Amino acid sequence: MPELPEVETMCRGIAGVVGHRIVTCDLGQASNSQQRLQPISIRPALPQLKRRLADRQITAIERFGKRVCLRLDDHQLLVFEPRMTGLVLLTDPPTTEHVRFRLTLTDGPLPSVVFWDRRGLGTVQLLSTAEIDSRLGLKRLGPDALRITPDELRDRVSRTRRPVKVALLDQQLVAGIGNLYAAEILFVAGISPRKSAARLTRTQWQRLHAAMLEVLHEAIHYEGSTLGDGTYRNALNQTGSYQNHHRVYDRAGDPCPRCSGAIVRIVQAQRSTFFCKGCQK
DNA sequence: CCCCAGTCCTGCGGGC
DNA sequence: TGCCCGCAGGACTGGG
Repeated sequence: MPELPEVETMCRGIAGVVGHRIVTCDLGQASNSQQRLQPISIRPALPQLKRRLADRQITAIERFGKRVCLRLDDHQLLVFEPRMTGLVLLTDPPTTEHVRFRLTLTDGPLPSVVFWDRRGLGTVQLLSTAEIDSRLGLKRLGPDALRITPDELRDRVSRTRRPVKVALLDQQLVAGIGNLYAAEILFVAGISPRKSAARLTRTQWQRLHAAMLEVLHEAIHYEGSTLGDGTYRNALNQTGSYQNHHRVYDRAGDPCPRCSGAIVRIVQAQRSTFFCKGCQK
């Protein structure tokens, strides 16, 4: 499930498309054929999308939380939101039937950008400058987890009395953290995922901020986590390797790397949480 | 305002 | 061997 480190890796992987011009775009085979796969959410509809993308030049790649964004020369923003199983690729996708959207570029070494999504929960959106603020502005999406200051993190996340692990998943408070990295960050910070976000001490906020940067940068270094289902890949369809460095995520029953006690799994807000009762208070 | 439960979707694995 | 069901969870919606 692409979170900040995986999406950052995708963005870096497609940096080479900057300067290229868009020729056209198309839906994947599955979306317009007799296959049983449901089409994913793409806005606006294809005819308008083609008109607004034709001949536009890509000027930058930007990441907004867990979204991969292509900035265009007229300041529109093409937004890929991978959600659970989406990938942004410059190469042949894992399977042809799950290609959802293809952006054809001017000729060169990188002829197209492919959005592939097995489960189809992902979205593709072209936003006008007016829409960018309402869809990706601070009311929708909090400060990025790599840019937020320690004070900002405390001010925003301590607003809620929900468990701190659940609060870290709220993209309006801080953007980019998902279920996997919330668990890893709280383990490194030594904070129980069940503790109310409103009840963390000043020292704990400092540890949480430091752990957040440490874990996210470390995961970016290893190009993200490719879990057991093997779905996540970078722009060249290569796996990440941070899963080999996970301390608690999906390790229920394994010994804690710090105290050797058993890692436990609980459910919070209908999602799995993994932690060490001995090391996280 | 705050928070929870339900919804979307496909592929996989457990149980029988 | 095959079928059914539950589960995975990011973002959003509806309602208490």
